[in-house]
Amino acid sequence: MKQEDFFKNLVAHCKEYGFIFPSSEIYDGLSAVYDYGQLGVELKNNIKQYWWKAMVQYNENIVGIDSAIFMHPTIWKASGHVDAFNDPLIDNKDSKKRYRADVLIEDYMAKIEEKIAKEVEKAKKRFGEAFDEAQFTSTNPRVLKYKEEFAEIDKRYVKALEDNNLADIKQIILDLGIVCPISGTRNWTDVRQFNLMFSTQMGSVNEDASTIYLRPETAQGIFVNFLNVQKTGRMKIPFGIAQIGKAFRNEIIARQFIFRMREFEQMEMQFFVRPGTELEWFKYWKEKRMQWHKALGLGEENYRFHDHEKLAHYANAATDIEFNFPFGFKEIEGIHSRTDFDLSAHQKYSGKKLQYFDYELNESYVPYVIETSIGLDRMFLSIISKAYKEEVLEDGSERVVMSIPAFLAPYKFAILPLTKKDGLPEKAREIMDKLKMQFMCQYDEKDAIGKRYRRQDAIGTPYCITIDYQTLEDNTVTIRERDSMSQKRINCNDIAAEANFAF
RNA sequence: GCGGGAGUAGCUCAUCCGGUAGAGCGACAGCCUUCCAAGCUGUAGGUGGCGGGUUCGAGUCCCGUUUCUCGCUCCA
Repeated sequence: MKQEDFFKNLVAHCKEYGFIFPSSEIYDGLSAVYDYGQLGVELKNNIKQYWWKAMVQYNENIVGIDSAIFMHPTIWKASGHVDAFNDPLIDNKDSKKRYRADVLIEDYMAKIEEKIAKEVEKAKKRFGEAFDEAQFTSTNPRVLKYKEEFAEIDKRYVKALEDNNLADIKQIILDLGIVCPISGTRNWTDVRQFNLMFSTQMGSVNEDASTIYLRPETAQGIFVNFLNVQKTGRMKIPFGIAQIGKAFRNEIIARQFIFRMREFEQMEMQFFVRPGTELEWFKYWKEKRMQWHKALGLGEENYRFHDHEKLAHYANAATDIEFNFPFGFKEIEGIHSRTDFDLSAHQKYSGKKLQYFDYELNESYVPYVIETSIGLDRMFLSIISKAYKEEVLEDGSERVVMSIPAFLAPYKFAILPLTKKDGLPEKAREIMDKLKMQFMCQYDEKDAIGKRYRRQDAIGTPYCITIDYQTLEDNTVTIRERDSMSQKRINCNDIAAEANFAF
């Protein structure tokens, strides 16, 4: 099957069986937003729990928090999100190419500077030893003209940026006669603003309301609580703070199902270390996180590292763990050495000291940070895309099976009375009532037994428990395993032990 | 944002040159059935994405709009 068809089938399957629905579907949908259905939410919760246990429960020096999505607006100034991600964009209608309007203007200004430099170069040759650059650039009429032009553009451009005057930015491009390098035309669209962050109002009275942002990453909620957690939890460096939560980004193009959504969920851990040791810890977490992924059993060949050449404004080392999605290897988790960028920035903007007193060194410092940040939705997608299989069985019949790792599966057991009479349903209910206190179970008595097995295969239930007439006599049931379809007879009381989920 | 494709039942899709919309699967109720789908009976479910135009008559032709999707641009 072609990858494209496979992916299409997977998406259709997710909708049909209640894993993922397009948002607001009865109103024609909402671009790049999805809802998790009754099965999706179970799988998602199980993934969260799996991660939380690996990070928080199994590491004595890591604790978790749940910070609010709303935060003080200055936080996003400090983090660099306000300034770094609001680019004015413009399209050339002929070449269909998109540019950053500010870059176009800055390139043009750079050209003027080049011209000045060339004049100086020429003059240098002409005057030789006697050349006085300062005098030349302040008197030569051609240079003066360039300088004047430069200053004029600069003044107007800076003002336009400050006022966020998109119309004037376009006008500058038109006035300067800037052409598209590809088409060579001046056929430009209006300048539009790209904003990474969603903004909203806080304050019920309009006039008093102030703009606040929906967080574009959960990390900042950890950083601003660094001291709270450190002091109240008596945490000693190195230690980590973990968090699972929603984040929001206004993607220019959001696509590929739940891979890139405008509203998504992150599982992040910020690990605070002594300055100078950050690259050791970076290496530690890089390996540790990769092991975690590989332990899931989706196939080790489906993971690889992708080290960053170009680093973000806050990092001094960064790598991605990439997963082999149906549309190729893409980032599923990022591990970043964020230096002391965030804590220092918050220290500066808040005026509060965000430092740690290290008794071993007998000194205070701003800790360095290693971040592990995994996309929960991407994790979800990686699991279902490897779990989804369309199989042809030996007898030529077909089945769709979701080989979700048993401990993550939405339902652990399906309870199936072989027929729905002669007391079998009653016995089945009895077993169901016991198991459901501990496991998510589904009861089904409709249709032939084979059909019910297939239904459970399609939603990834690892074990089917079938109650027959023998059950009434000796309290044994048939347990049927999803992937192998093998069956065996066991005592009712051994069901949980037999399934033996690798939690 | 630009360009291509598409929106008909819960799902997958038909409906030929314009004549009051159909199948398979699925769902539900019942029958039959002692362990791997497609046995029988019945039922529910559609203002054909939305708006307008042409026509005696539009799911079908035309225009607009919206949503999805693929490619390009962008991606901390």
